[in-house]
Amino acid sequence: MFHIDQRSSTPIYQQLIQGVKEALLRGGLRFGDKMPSVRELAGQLAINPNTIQKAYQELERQGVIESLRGRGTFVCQHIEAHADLARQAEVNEALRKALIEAHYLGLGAEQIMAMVKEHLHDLSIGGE
Amino acid sequence: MFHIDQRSSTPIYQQLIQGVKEALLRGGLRFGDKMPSVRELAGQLAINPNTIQKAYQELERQGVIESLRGRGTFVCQHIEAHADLARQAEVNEALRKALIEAHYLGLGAEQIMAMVKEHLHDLSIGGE
DNA sequence: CGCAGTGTACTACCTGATATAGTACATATA
DNA sequence: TATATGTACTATATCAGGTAGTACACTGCG
Repeated sequence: MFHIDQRSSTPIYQQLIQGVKEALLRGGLRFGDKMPSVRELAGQLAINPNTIQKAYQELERQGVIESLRGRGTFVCQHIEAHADLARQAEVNEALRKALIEAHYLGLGAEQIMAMVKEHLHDLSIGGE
Repeated sequence: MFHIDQRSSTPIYQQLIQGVKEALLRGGLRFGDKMPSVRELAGQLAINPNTIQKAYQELERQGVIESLRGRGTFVCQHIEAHADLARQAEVNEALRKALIEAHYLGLGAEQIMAMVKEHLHDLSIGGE
């Protein structure tokens, strides 16, 4: 269901978080869908259940999914944008860093804007 | 000279790399400038010299600065864009992640584009 | 030449995050 | 009750980041 690179330096639980978010944007997951259980996904991906749980907990903290003991884990019906100031600053900083790196790769403003547009389209991110 | 947050989870040497690149874009550092010596900067920032050296080595690997044994470390005269494919992929992925996070903060495409433009202007990144 | 300042290299060690392993408990559903 | 689920907890191993200390090589200058 998700692609995990064991050799990657980025933690598995973060790869999983990223994968869920991308799947949601791309349509592979829809609002209300039931997620695989912690143990099931752990079996599929050959990963320790604790690692799955960690990813699920973080996704729940961010309001993307919802866990119900005894029932399962589900994608939230309405993903509300929670205006977390600290998180906003983080994202802003990450964006800034990416743009600086893009510049040091020799890309100009126009090329960078084109890349951004392409990503937004690819992720089906439209107007508000 | 640079602002380091000891409590940040991002490694000190990466903060330093980021700081040098930003200083260069903003004009705080100019091509040919002499960087503080490893020991001097370590003293100023109350950081181990090895950490400074690690940052300098990475900056040299990226072609931003140049170290001359016995003389010092200098900002390169001409920062050449080296088309490192692996690095390109990294930057592309970092940009993608940042955009996904921005979307989950509730930002629409227009707002994101506005943020990008603001950053590019703030960093004086123009056309090629 | 001798000396100070510089970059560089290396080993050893500590800490925290990551991931795994195992166990146990709570709750919902059939 | 039985099963599947989420949840919690301890213990362990590994690795990256950072620190500490030492040593060596080179440059520039008196």
